[in-house]
Amino acid sequence: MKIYNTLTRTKEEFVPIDKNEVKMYACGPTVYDYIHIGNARPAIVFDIMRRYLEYRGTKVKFVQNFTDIDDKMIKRANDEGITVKELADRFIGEYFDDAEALGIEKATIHPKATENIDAIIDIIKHLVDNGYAYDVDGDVYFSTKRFKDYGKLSKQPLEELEAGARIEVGEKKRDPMDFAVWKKQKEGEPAWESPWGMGRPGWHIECSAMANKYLGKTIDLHAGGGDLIFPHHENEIAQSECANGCQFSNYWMHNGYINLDGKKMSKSLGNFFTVRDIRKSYDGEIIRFFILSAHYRSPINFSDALMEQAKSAVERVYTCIDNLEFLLKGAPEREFTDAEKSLSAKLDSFKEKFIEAMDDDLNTAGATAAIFDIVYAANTELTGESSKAIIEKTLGLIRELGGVLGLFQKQKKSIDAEIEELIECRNKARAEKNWSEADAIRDKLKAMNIVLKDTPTGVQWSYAE
RNA sequence: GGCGCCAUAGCCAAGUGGUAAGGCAGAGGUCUGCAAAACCUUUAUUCCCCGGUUCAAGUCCGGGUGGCGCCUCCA
Repeated sequence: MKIYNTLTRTKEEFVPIDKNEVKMYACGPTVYDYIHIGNARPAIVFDIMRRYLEYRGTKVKFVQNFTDIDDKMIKRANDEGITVKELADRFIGEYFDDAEALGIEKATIHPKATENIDAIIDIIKHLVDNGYAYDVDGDVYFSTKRFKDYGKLSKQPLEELEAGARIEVGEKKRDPMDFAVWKKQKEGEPAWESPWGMGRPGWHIECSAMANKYLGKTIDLHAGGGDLIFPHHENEIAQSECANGCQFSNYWMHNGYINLDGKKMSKSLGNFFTVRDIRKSYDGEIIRFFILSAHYRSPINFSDALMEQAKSAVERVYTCIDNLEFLLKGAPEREFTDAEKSLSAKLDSFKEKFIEAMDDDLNTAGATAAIFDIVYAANTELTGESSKAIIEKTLGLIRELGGVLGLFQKQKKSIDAEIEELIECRNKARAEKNWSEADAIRDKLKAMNIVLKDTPTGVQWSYAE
């Protein structure tokens, strides 16, 4: 499989260090609030990367952290009158609630910064001891000038970066480009003991520490949103490579932004929608499909109209699944006919198309097109006469490929006896051409959220929404 | 100023130099007691503009135009 590596700015064949287990790390959310749809994109995209690698037969050790201590956490906790830990616990819970709705599987490990203070202190100590970081009165800064490759990810020469660098009031760094790895405790802030006194970790250092602790010195893949390239990922590289003396991550993947009216959605601009809010109108699966409808590196615009499009598209697939499950009940068990053999071959080619698309830098839009090809083939070629085996193969493939994308896995709930009886009554009424009675029953079922379809092979039902 | 991305139908979107996937919406039709779903046909002689390379360019090169992003916390 090929992926676009931000480090080299080219599409490269993805070759993990250990063929049997890919080690990947993705930067997770700072848990001070609900996530917005823009935060959901990397979560979904890299969940698919992980699923796809697993689908192709590689184990994946996937680490995604929670940043549960930083300025925003402290401020928010103070505003709410609760502890930072209480705030973190709450929004980690809310994160998993949203993630589950979006079909995001849990990572192998979800470490928290506050539970890895020892590892963080270890790496800082190492950096200080080797002259890469320095202590100024309880604050510890990383010295960017000591790392000659600084800027290799963002492709920015240090001088250029320096020109735009800012120093916050109260910072004691020696150079504008230096950044904090340990922050001295201020009044009322949570703090941990360290060789430099009471304090807390800077943002960038936690990822370096946890990636190293859970995955090792050199990892295969590091992923995150494009806005993390600089400074977050650049700083992670500096810290990790200075501490470990070897390459930090062989591949870097970055997703594009979600825009609102063409402008980047961001918390600071306030032009964002939370996943929780969107979920009131659209199922998580629709949100997921919407995000997968474009390539992960392209920007996508969020709008209600586009969500409606996504919704219709998802429904098309589920309708097909419904129809196939219905056909399956009466399908004859026999060998493939010639036509079915050719359909079977066509299905194989769609699967190949799917894999080719995914192999090409996770082209999910191309991959979903392959699923729609299957839907079209099923709709046009499968009938009440089709063999059980060919229907099962078609249905199985939709579920299989859908599963790789985390889509189309819903099972229809079984129908209860009362409803079944109503459908029977309506069938009888229809047989007697008692249309008013039949329509009355249909209306009654509709009120119960059951929608009927009369097909040449019998009556199908489905849930309205 | 530095670094980078994007421009394909009404909307969304894929596209390895070989003659424009897929989805949504629209129109007409088939099926149907009606409905729903599905199916069929239809909607880009052309991929922002201008040059160039080539037998062949949406795809490569150069130059425009327009939009967006990072360089400060941000996914």
